[in-house]
Amino acid sequence: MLTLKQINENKEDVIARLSIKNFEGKDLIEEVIHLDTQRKTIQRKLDSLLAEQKALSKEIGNLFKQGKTDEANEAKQKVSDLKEDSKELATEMDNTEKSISSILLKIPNLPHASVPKGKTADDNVEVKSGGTIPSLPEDAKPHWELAKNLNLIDFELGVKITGSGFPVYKGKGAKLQRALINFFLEENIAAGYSEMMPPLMVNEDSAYGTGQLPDKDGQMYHVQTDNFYLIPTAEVPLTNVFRGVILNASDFPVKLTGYTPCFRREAGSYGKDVRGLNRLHQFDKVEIVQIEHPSKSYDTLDEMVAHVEGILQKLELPYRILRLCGGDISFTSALTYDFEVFSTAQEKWLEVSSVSNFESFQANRLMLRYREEGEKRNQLAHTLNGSSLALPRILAALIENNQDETGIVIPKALQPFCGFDRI
RNA sequence: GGAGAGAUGGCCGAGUUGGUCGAAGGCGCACGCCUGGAAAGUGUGUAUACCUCACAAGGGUAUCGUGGGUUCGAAUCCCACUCUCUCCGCCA
Repeated sequence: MLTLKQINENKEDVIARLSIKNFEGKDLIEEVIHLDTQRKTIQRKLDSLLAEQKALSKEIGNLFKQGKTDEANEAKQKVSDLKEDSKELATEMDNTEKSISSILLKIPNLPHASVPKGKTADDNVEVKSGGTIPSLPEDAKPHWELAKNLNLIDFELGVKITGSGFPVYKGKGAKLQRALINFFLEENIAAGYSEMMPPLMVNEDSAYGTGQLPDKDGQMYHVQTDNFYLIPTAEVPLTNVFRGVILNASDFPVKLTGYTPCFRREAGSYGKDVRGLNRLHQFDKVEIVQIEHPSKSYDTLDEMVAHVEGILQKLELPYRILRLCGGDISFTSALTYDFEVFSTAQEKWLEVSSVSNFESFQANRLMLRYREEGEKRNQLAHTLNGSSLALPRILAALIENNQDETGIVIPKALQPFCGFDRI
């Protein structure tokens, strides 16, 4: 969430930038500033009342020791009276603070200056593309047919075991999954990321920490008996590693990668968007996360984009990179680049990665700070993350684009990881 | 799941007949002295948030797992919850 300092010091700018995200924030901003002023007034009063009580209470101890019982009892009464007042103020303070934070939770992150205006995905700006879209034979098939014919994925079996959106990978299909996971992890490790295997369920604090709650409640699977959430992305556990942590400026950049399955309820999705591997309730993804110094986070974002692009090039897939417009960018992000690969048989672009800079938005909720050498005051760090990469749509594009008369050709970079060069 | 013990500052650890305890002591860390240099020794400092304020100094408030209660006053007493450890049970 935004800090009160950000809001107080740049009110007009905050409102203007929120409007890029199509968020009408004027009223909320005004209100939160007002409440904050109120809070300060209350705290001043409350603190001085408490200070008086504290001093008197100490005095009472002394008086009793000296045997001045009458004076002590007199002071007791006085403190009791003061306490009445401070109790009221404390309640007021509490309510005001609650109102403030409930408003702050509703305000999205400020978009970066380079975020284009726009309402929908059509307004996203293509910043780069690469690879070659292959020309496929007349009878080219979409991935769900290929996967079935070649016995790589059994969607019906997944329905039987669990439900739609939970595919079963079989034989070479399963091995291809493992190969992709290893390939991605090795690429990330080679780029300086440390691997971590985090829990697949997180507690409520963690879900709040990265902003999934309260914004995306209902999109996550919730294990109610234990109040755990199944992770929708490894971003949640990996970033929460740093919840409440104070780093040294010299610790930057912190680079983590991790493979996890991801679980999403995807309520409301239907039709061709969910066909085959296009949208699943459980899918595999390798994630990259960085914690960075505020002055370097945009360079780091560029570096992460270049890194993901390099992987797509090794996979020889046709891709494009989009800068998301205000209407399509997420609640928590300041700037996001989406990667899409072209699925030739479906003739459409599929999102396979989303790389974002959250600036201090997540860090504020996480209380993730750093200490500058020689400075006393702690600052909020910047957090970034990206998929590197999400498996299902990569797999979809891979088998569609590389199909020939008798099967599927495996790209060179992947062959050492799967141990075969075609299916 | 059953029985018991415990949760204190970066770490270890005192404090639980309630009072001057944000908290002894040690370690670690930072800076200084000492030294040719280092070690040892020695001195000083070393939590977080908010308020006041210039995001200075100084001052104030809160925080000893979390939330509530008793009391003039709680790390210390009471209640609930969470977590950790030990033993038993179960188990990949």
